Amino acid sequence: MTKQLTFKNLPHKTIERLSQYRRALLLCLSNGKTHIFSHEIAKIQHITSVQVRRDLMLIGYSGTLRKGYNIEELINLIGNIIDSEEGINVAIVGMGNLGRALINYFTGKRHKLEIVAGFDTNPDKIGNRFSGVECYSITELNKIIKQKDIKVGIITVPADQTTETAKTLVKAGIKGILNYTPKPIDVPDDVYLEEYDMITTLEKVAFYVKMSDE
Amino acid sequence: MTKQLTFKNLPHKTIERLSQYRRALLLCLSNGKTHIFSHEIAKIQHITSVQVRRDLMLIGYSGTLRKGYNIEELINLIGNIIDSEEGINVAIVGMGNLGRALINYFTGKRHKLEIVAGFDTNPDKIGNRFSGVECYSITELNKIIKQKDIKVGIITVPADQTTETAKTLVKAGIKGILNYTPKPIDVPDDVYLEEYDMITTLEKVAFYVKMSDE
DNA sequence: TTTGCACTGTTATAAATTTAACAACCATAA
DNA sequence: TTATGGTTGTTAAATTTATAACAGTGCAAA
Ligand SMILES: NC(=O)c1ccc[n+]([C@@H]2O[C@H](COP(=O)([O-])OP(=O)(O)OC[C@H]3O[C@@H](n4cnc5c(N)ncnc54)[C@H](O)[C@@H]3O)[C@@H](O)[C@H]2O)c1
Ligand SMILES: NC(=O)c1ccc[n+]([C@@H]2O[C@H](COP(=O)([O-])OP(=O)(O)OC[C@H]3O[C@@H](n4cnc5c(N)ncnc54)[C@H](O)[C@@H]3O)[C@@H](O)[C@H]2O)c1
Repeated sequence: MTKQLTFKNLPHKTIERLSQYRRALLLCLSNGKTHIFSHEIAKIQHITSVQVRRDLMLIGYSGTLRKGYNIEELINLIGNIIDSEEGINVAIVGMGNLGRALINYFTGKRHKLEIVAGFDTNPDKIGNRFSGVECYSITELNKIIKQKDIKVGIITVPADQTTETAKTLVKAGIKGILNYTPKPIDVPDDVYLEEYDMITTLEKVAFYVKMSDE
Repeated sequence: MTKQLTFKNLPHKTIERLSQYRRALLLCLSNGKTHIFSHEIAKIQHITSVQVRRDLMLIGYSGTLRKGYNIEELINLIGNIIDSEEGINVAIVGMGNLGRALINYFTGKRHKLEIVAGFDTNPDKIGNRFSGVECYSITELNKIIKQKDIKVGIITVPADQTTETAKTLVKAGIKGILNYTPKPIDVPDDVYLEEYDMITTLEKVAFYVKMSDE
């Protein structure tokens, strides 16, 4: 009897790396490569080959000795683990500079994850399409979220609109939020939240640059 | 004799949180608040109050019992630690959708960290200003980096230009890079690197949303 | 004045994550 | 045929990070 792999308790960091591995593997595949060694993946991701092998062990994937890992197989396996079979629909609230940049970047990149609606308050934006994504009025949010079975929301509204936007999304039944505004939000326990602020990252870079000077 | 605090070996995570604390504290200060408790900071950042107190202990800050921490003092102390005294100049390469969104967001937000130049290859962009930041030709990169003493570079060029852009920045003597393209780069050991891809974050959110369903 | 309460600061412990160590494997070359 | 080298898979150890436990403190209410 083989060990049951549930993937439920994969380390959070491993989940992140699986996404990164897939991104790298897709690129390799498009370059005509069919197999790859753990140390090659490691080099791309700036980590050690042990870590790569350990992650792959955790998801139960075995490579071929001396040939490495089959890129296509591995991409598919990672997909089986991190993607949702039926796909997950995403909405983005705030079709400003950042929102449009994200839509333009993301759209069409992943099969099982799709931005299917944008929302804004600005009448000039409502009714238009941006990189193929239709922009609706914020007043229709609740309706559209349910209609299109949207599970994840990305927040890119002005900072002072963040709290209200988060509330609206939660009330509409969203299950995951990615908040790009610099205003942290509160969500119920059953909503998964990630927040990102570029300033923190930039300050971190600046800190270690300063340190290396001293 | 008091313990010498060097800040050189603060945990990486603490550095990130200090930046986040400051962001939150600045907001509180602008709302007229003068003091704050560890559990209040913790709530904002979705962490525990122990962690906040531990971080502040590491930087040697003491609050007033039953009154909490003096917000202004703490902001200044965090600044003394993570900011560079003389300030650090930043350049952004690729003045497209994302690059302009980042500039517009960041400019004027921090005293000791300033985006002082943008670079692009598109003649329509070169010579213009975006949110006050002048866009130069990529051919002038080396000269301007040295002239303006730029230490950190942000990369927001198309993915297939990433490697070349990174090389150019490194050759110009940059000490830190923040790469927003989905193409990982290699840098020498003395250059500090951070990479961020929104797809990884979004896939992580989607994964945990899927998991909560099962 | 005294007691309890709500904080802080710090040390001890636990959990998460990374790295090291090494056996097993097998293609290739001697 | 036999050693060699380079790779995987896995367990063990180390490191990093977060949490728990608790003593110390001083305000406020009794
Ligand atoms: N995390 C990061 O790295 C990062 C980078 C840049 C910007 N930001 C933040 O992202 C947010 C957006 O930045 P931007 O440059 O795109 O700003 P922007 O002003 O260009 O866009 C904001 C958009 O939100 C719309 N909007 C306003 N109120 C709304 C509401 N209540 N509901 C729905 N839509 C609403 C506006 O009409 C506009 O289209 C800001 O909060 C900014 O601070 C974050
Ligand atoms: N990390 C993220 O979350 C995220 C989000 C969105 C986009 N992106 C990535 O960021 C990058 C930029 O995205 P965008 O939407 O702004 O694209 P864009 O096409 O709008 O902008 C790219 C800019 O780079 C300029 N450019 C091209 N080649 C150059 C070179 N060699 N040197 C200097 N400038 C050059 C172009 O003229 C253009 O102005 C892309 O790689 C994209 O994949 C990342």
